[in-house]
Amino acid sequence: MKSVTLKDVAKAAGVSYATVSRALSGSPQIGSDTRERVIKLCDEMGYTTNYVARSMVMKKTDLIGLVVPSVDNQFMSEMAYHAEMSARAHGYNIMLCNSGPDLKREKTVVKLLLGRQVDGILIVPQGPQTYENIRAYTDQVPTVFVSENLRDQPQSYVTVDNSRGTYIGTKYLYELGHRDILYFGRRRTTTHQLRAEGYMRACQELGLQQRFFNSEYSRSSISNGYQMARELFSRPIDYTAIFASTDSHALGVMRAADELRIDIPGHLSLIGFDNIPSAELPRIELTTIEQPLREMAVQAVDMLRDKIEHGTQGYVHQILLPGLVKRGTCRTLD
Amino acid sequence: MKSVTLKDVAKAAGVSYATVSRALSGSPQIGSDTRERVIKLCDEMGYTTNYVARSMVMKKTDLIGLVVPSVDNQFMSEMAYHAEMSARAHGYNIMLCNSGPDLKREKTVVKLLLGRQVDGILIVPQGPQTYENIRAYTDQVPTVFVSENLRDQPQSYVTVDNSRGTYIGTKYLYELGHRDILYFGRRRTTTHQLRAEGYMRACQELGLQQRFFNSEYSRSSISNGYQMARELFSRPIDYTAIFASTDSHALGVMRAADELRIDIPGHLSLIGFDNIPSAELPRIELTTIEQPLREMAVQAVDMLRDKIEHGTQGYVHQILLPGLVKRGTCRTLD
DNA sequence: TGAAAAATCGCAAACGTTTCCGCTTTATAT
DNA sequence: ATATAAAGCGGAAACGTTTGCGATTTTTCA
Repeated sequence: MKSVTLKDVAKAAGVSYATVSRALSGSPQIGSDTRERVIKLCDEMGYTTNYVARSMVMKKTDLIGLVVPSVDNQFMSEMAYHAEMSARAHGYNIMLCNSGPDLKREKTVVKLLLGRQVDGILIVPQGPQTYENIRAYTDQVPTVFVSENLRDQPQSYVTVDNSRGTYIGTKYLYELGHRDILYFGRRRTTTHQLRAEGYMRACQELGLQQRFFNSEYSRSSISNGYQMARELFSRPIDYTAIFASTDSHALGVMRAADELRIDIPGHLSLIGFDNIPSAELPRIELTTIEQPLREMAVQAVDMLRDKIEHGTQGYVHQILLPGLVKRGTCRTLD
Repeated sequence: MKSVTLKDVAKAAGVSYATVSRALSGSPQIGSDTRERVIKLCDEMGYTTNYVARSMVMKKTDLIGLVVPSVDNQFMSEMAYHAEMSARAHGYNIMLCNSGPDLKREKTVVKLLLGRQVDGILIVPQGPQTYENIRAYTDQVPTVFVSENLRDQPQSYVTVDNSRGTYIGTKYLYELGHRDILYFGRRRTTTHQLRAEGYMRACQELGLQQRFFNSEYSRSSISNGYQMARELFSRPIDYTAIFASTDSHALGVMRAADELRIDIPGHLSLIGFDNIPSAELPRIELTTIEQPLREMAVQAVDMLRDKIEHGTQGYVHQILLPGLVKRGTCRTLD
């Protein structure tokens, strides 16, 4: 288990260990013949540089902390995937932390990451409170928020234009002939306020009546969407389409509708938001609004790298455009 | 960005920094009054111990490397979730690496983790070649393999009894009245050899004819399953049930069947393997064999911790039991 | 050929901790 | 009261690396 160090290689090569270090790091102040010899020896002896010792003196760990509410969630696991790939391509490694379920844990996790001396933090907030929750730490280490819109807070974040997403979604339903569209789901977090706003704006422009349905303590899960939908369907259905604030909620609606033999899209059209992988499954074929997840992740690590490597001081709000993914849960009305 | 160190606190408290260290670490050789005073001061000054410096001297990073082919995969993201939770509960943090798509990258990633001085490695292999691929490193750091059955290789791993899974699955189909069961999918990796074996064993016991369908270069994805299924369905269907080697494959079969108006479960029963989250979605309701994912992850980190903390030298093969999850894609035949 | 310039390399400090060892002070027992 | 033990604390080494600086050697150019 004992690993070979610089000193070992130095002794074997008959040079000082400073020389070995320089040989590996590509320093110009070293002879090309000794460099070759040393590098060959490093190979033979199986030397690998000890990153923790190196971080010690370099004051840089090449580590990025990634904190997400929970990776077992298609949205965040895709996020994590692209973030890790992009980070590693630039020489960084990812330290993964689940911050769920409460704010206390989120704070703990961020503090922990600080102790680990990460060069930067990429965080998918639990909600709008996250900003305040970890504010004490965001000036100690470069941080960028992902997915949640922080409005005009002085912090870098990358998100999608949620408002525009619901806007184009309801416009699409309108073009299909729908005039009674129900907005279903969460409205409390900033993200969901914006989504609701997009719906409202479209309704105003198109002269549609705004109709909402949600419960106070809604979480974005299938089972929660299902429960809400059961309640919704216990009343008369005087609308032709549902705009679910989330794909998970949409799937919950679908389950409830199937149970009650409400035909989707026959009797009721359904559109979601997020385009999680489940949305394109056979039999599901959920029409939805897509978040450019990969691009969000890549942009986020780029922004973070910029802060880390160039010490960029300001903040930037990057808002990407959502897209409409037409599948099978919306039908034309005539 | 300058953080406060032990030395800073020591100066403020008027003690040596050894004393501060002892106060924090709960060493007995320190007065309780000074301890209190120092701890209070640490709080006020916002001191957090620098883990990289600490790892330096402790020769222990409290870091576990988690390498998976790709986290954006429901199986592995769930794995990652439980592993991270369990690890953190015991004071470890997770360094996440995607090893896909090829073996070279897998090797690179493991080497990188070694340089990071992780205390142990948790690896979901890309396939049976992984063992050989990283063998040079597995004796340098405690390692446990997850999910892949390494047969009698001298390495610790935790997996599920794949053979038993398909065994109980085909028996279940038999009890439902099925006599012509087609085994669909991969057979090349160890895991899938075992799954095929379980099917074969059940067929022998029950006096059923063994029937296989697979293509040489099959990957476990929905689209791949779909392509294979299209080919399969271009020939006469002289079986009443399909046992798909993977839920993803099963979903591909489902897509193809839906397109060709082959009713599942009306005309054809379908059972999968893995119980990925998508399997329980509305309209999908896939009957399948469940891998106890959470338990696998927890057991894996427990095994790893044992190796790390007690220097356990041997290896253990932990094989967990799969379960049958009855849902809607299998019907009784009469 | 000789002096200055350039190239090559070693020494040692530094990064922030933990812990062994020894010194001083206080408590305990005779 | 004295000797002994125990407790509390500081000094310093160690972990493995990078890098500034000085020392030595080689090259360059007049």
